[in-house]
Amino acid sequence: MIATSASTAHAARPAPAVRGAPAAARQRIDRTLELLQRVPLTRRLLHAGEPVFRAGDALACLHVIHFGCVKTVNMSADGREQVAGLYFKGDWLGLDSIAAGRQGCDAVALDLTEVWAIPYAALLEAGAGEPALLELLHTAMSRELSRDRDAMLSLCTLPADARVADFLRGWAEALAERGLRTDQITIHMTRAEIGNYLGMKLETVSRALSRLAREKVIAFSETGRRDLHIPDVAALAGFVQRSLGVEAAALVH
Amino acid sequence: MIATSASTAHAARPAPAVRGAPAAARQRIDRTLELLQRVPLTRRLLHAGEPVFRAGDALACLHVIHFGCVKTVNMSADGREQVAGLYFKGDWLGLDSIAAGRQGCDAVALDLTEVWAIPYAALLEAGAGEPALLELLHTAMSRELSRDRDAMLSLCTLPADARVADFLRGWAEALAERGLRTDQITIHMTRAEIGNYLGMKLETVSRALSRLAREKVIAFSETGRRDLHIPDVAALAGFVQRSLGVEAAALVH
DNA sequence: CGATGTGTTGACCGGGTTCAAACAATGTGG
DNA sequence: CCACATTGTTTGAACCCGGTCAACACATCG
Repeated sequence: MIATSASTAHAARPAPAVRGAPAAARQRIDRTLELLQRVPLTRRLLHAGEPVFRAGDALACLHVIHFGCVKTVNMSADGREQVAGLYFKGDWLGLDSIAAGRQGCDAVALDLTEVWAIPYAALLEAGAGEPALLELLHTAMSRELSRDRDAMLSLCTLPADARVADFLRGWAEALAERGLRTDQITIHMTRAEIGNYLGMKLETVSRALSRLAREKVIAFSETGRRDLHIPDVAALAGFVQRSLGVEAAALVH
Repeated sequence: MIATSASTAHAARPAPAVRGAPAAARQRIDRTLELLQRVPLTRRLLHAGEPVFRAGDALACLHVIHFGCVKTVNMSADGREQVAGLYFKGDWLGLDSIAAGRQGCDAVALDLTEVWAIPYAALLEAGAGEPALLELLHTAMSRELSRDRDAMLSLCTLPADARVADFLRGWAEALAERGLRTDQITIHMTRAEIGNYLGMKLETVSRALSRLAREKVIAFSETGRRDLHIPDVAALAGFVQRSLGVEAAALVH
């Protein structure tokens, strides 16, 4: 099965208007991929469902996504597991495994994806002569820490519906930063996976999406329940605000 | 107010028996503080409640804790806020701000704390000549990514009681890694702060602690409700397992 | 001493889970 | 090409964990 959707593959047309923060992000991503050309790397093409690496693998290479999208799955010793992160073009995979020297998560392609495998040792070596490479690595790790933090904030402070809306907003934002269209997106995940990622059950995700559609914040595509139409990304943020607006209003004694 | 408890301050006596993973962690922490002596750093002594830095501050220095303990507080644009992380001796603060160049969180001392302020530029410079220093930084960032991931897993997969138990286990583990006693610990946080960190309300934290005490997994000190007696850290992990054991048992049709 | 902040506990309520049924999409083999 | 199995999605109804509201205990402090 080759699922090359317009939303995440390399062939997508650029978004009509790119400006401000998304443009800066786009530059950063392009610069990342450009700088990495100087490092010996191996390109790997993965189809949806294929693993980039598995938890426990020795850390030989870090991976940077050239195109496509990848999820990481974290698992505890007692068998609880969770989708821990989603990654797109320009994102690094395996940064959390540098300390332990072994991968802590499974990484699985969600779509047709090309990753660049970069030997960690070679990267450090090249980084000694080219500080910009190291800065790249530090920035990537730092950004992921910020991202994780914001994810935790959403988990802890938003009700289920708003969490789903915020998830879609984040996905659309990631696409916008990469110059892809955000009005028609494909979530390459089942309801169960989304729910697992957001800390809720699949039925709750389904109901939340239905509610968002009922309120015209999103619309289901005629082609299937996986393809979503997002007329206005800002409206998703607005929905989140309204969700806690009613709570905030209740707090104003 | 000077709250120098035996649990987190530098004067605490070493734990009776240190072996295995905790010992390795202890070496890593000692080595961190030792290597950093070669970098120009400024020592700052902070009392409980005083900020190490605030969100929005320009990133000039990274901070490493020499003794004491610190919380970071993340805040969204719309005012939702959350305790994002807890840090002890040897931990780095501000790693998430390297990308943006500004602090993304408030960092506040929870106890009498000494931090070493290390100019980021100087660290990179020193790192060029001493790769071990860079490795130190990478390891610190990588470990924090892993830690955040595990925190998210707990948030998403554990019921409230188990989350509190796991929180205490994690705190005790952090102390054990630093050679401090874990049988008598002081949580320098209110129930509200703990709840905020764990994604639940203060009443739920209070009830969870009461239940843990009722089941003899912990005991309240006679000196106050902030000081806890943990007879057996493994029993906390056991409680977590039992919490989802009943669920797991229900799943075995 | 009252005042304020913190912790505990009870009673009630509601958002999200659980259980269940039906439907849609996709694939498989005859 | 269709019968059939499999997997994913939607929706309803009942239940329950954790939130909300409230009362009280207990510190510390001016």
